[in-house]
Amino acid sequence: MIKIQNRMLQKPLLHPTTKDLAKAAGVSRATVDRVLNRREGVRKDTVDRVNKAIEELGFVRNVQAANLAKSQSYRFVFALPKSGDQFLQEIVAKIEEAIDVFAADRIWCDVHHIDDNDPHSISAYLSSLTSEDVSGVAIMAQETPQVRDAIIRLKERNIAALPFISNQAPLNADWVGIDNSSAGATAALLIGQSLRGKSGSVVVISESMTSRDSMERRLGFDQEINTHFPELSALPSLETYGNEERAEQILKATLSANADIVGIYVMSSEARVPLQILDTLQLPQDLIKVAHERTPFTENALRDGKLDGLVAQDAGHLVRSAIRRLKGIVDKRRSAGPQERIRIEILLRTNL
Amino acid sequence: MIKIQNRMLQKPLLHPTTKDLAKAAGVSRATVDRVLNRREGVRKDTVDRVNKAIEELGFVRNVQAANLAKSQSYRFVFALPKSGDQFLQEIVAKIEEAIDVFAADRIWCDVHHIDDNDPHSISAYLSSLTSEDVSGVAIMAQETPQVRDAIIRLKERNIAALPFISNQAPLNADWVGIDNSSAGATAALLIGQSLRGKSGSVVVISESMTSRDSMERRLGFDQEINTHFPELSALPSLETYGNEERAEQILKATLSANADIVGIYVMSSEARVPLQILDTLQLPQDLIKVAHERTPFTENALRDGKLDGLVAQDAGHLVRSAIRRLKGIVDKRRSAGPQERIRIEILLRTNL
DNA sequence: GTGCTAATGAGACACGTGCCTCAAATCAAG
DNA sequence: CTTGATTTGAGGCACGTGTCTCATTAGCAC
Repeated sequence: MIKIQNRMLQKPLLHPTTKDLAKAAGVSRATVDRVLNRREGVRKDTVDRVNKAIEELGFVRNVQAANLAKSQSYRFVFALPKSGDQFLQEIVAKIEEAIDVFAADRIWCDVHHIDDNDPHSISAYLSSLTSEDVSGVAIMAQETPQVRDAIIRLKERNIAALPFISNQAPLNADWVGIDNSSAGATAALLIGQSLRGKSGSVVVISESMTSRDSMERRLGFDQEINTHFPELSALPSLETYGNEERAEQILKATLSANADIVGIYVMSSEARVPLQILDTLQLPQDLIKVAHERTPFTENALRDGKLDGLVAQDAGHLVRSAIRRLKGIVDKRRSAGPQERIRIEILLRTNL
Repeated sequence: MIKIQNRMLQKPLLHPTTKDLAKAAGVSRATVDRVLNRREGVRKDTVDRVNKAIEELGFVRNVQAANLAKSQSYRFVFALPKSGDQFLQEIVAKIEEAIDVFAADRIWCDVHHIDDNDPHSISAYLSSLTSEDVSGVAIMAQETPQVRDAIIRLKERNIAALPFISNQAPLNADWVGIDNSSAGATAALLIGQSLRGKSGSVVVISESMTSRDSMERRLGFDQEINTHFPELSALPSLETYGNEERAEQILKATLSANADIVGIYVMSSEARVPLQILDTLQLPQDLIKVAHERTPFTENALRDGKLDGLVAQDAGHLVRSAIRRLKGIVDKRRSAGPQERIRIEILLRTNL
């Protein structure tokens, strides 16, 4: 912590510069620069002397001046799927908001939509990027070998790559998104807690179970149900494949086949279609319904009591966090403070 | 949104400078400077010409260079209460984390503890600040006339002032913290939902009901209970005055006087003492307990099942948001994008 | 000592903006 | 037209750092 009292000391030097550093270490500014920017050809004890001076003076490099000198600026791209509904729209909207806010920091963002049905198209796009054009990419895409390779190659070309919302798990701890297993568990807890001992079965609706995100959510959901709510049983996942008719069909079938349904978990990020279908069906009033992500639709559903809880990740925070993280990677900040973890939000009627 | 295609246009000028602006507007750099910094003595049509050029070129002032030129740096103080328990400690810890992170942006933070029992001491402290020493203050203090006046005087002296966590309500819409009425309502909803129709009364424990924050929480809590959970009745607030013995006394008395207690709401930000006392008493197992704020203690209580839910505001976000907001005020950014609203977090066992 | 290499110093220029001074141009009123 | 005020231009210096070049020094082996 910087104390105001420091000003009273002998050599206060509120903001020491490289010049002060040079004087204190008894070297020239050129050498200070060599140490600061880890250039070759400096004897170890000289390096130590400079580092000691840095410590003692509490020198902090003026990044603004440094960026100015390097005329550094950042150009980031969000690579997002082409298809998608309201959640994706929220993300895009937040990116556009962020563009204005971050412009002051010389950060420029762009959105690029990739055909998520074609694994080749994304890797082709990523391969086309030059470090001249782009300093970093936030990638929202399902985990495939192609994408993994493309990400590795991006890094080789000195372009920051950051899995975004959709995790590329074992590849990198560095990503922005929530822990989907906990998210699933949270949905389960919400349902279980609201049912308070009532027994029955719970419907789980998903778009597809092939993605890592879906599997993790399902895993977390089941584990929580099995461990803490033995009176509930989770039915096999219904996969809609993004097809509205199919969704209606399988939902109707499941509901009529199971008379003891007490809860519904809409697991996919895009909840509008399943919820709209559910709305047309005749369901018991006290059914507990939980979905993911805050969108205009789910928000209204929550307000109207058509939904009991939402497990969400804040779109604005996701976007801003991704941008800051990308900047951190480019700046090679090691100790950029705590990783700004994206929290799993629980949204009820009262805390919208 | 900035499109990459712009590069292909006639005059791409990725990052136009004031020089480019001058050329485009057909004026000198001096005039551009006069317009940008709203100095006197420029004819209106000249101003318009420059502004038009700004629009057309998409000029964004390089704040880094500007700050460098002004050798601008920011010195913020967090004025926090002296007394306090784990929540306050969390805040202080997050401030210390933030100090490292924001140092790169020439932002220096300090913590100053004020005697919260003496309304004069805080106003005395605030009055002692000079715009030389300090560019902004985040103030966590109960709303009193003295504090209100001190804040107004701070602004007159060109020091940014920002109510922090504790709101100074009608004075200023600009503050950092949660909507306490919604926070209270959320606690009520959590309790009500988990009780699912069970009837009985709910104990409300507070440190003191004199602060605006407490009153708002209580109001929100009651409203939610009355509107949506008529089977529950909220008992009058128990005020501990931060006194452990008194707390134990009144808690025991209330618990023995009311046999139908089904829930407990610890309303104060510091939940440790009340919860520890509750732990020593013999309470029914299925009592629902909800408290505020995430601290090491409440976190463990949640994990151990000694607590069913937490209504919290993220300490790290509070701090970072306050710093960014203060910077925004100093920079006189009007359109700093959306106000980064502090969300009311619901924490359950699964989303810690 | 000589010669060679590695290490260091001295200095200059650039980055984009703020802020200053002084001169020149423009304008309005008489 | 002149006069005086208002508006604009030209230019320079500063901010702190990065990145060159070239000269100088220190250290080492022989």
